[in-house]
Amino acid sequence: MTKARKALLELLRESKEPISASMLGGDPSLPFDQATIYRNLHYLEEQGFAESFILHCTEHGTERYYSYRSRSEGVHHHWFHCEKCHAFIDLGGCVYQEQMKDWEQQYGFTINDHTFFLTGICASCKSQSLLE
Amino acid sequence: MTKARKALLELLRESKEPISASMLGGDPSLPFDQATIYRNLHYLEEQGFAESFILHCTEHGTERYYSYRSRSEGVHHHWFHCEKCHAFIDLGGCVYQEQMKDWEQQYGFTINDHTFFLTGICASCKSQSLLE
DNA sequence: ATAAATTTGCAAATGACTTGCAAAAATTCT
DNA sequence: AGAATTTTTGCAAGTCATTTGCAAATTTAT
Repeated sequence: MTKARKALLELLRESKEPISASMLGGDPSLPFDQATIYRNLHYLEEQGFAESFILHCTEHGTERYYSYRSRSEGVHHHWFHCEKCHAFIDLGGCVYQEQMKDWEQQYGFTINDHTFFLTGICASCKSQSLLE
Repeated sequence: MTKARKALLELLRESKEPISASMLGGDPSLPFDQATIYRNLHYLEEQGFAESFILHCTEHGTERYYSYRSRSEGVHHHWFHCEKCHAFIDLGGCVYQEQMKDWEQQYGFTINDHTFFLTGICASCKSQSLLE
């Protein structure tokens, strides 16, 4: 494991919410070239240490967001993303495993991955906007 | 409604699966500039005639895929995408409305949109690869 | 430690999508 | 219908996240 990878993994593990490459690149504890960041995010995901999804929001544009994933307990989480304050709210571990199995049976395909997330306005931004 | 919009809407309505801007732009029945295609896809989605999601696949890269949506019956569909042959398989209308309501109650946020899709290898590509 | 393999930084390249602007088409007004 | 006004289009250049070639630097294997 190289310095860059350790540092990246550490940041992902600490983070309470998914982070994009640009946010990671801006972090002082990651003084690496963007190419290195991107390459290592791929590496970590490939190795099962991280997972990601692409999200578009009006303000931040389209970016891939990464989060830490323990290689042993492999339950990934789903998220709500607030378009106003950009916070992510953890909706808990994925509960669609059963449904996936059913679909695989029904259609005969093999699912490699699935993407699920919500976007909208979070509770605190809603109350905030009432005060304006 | 301009020619471009009518033609676009027609193609979307005919299509059995979500289509990307580049695929639409390549269609002979849409002899319009790519800027026009993009602008009108935005327009149609804004008006509720279309809906979209961003999907990344190894071979085709990251693109937004659009599909027709009737403005009256507003139930959108979810899809499985085959990474091998690029076909989309319709999983039927969204059945998560209840779950969404629950989450809105539980977390206090307002959901504007949600994204859900599966990726993997379809049945026919699986059997195909057995013959190689 | 020394050689072999992998990773990094830099800079340029990609590719999807966007934008400014003047001409062309659609809509509104009379 | 015909002129005036608004909207849309094509073209070309621009963005922006992400990728890639290559030589130097760091790891890993021996």
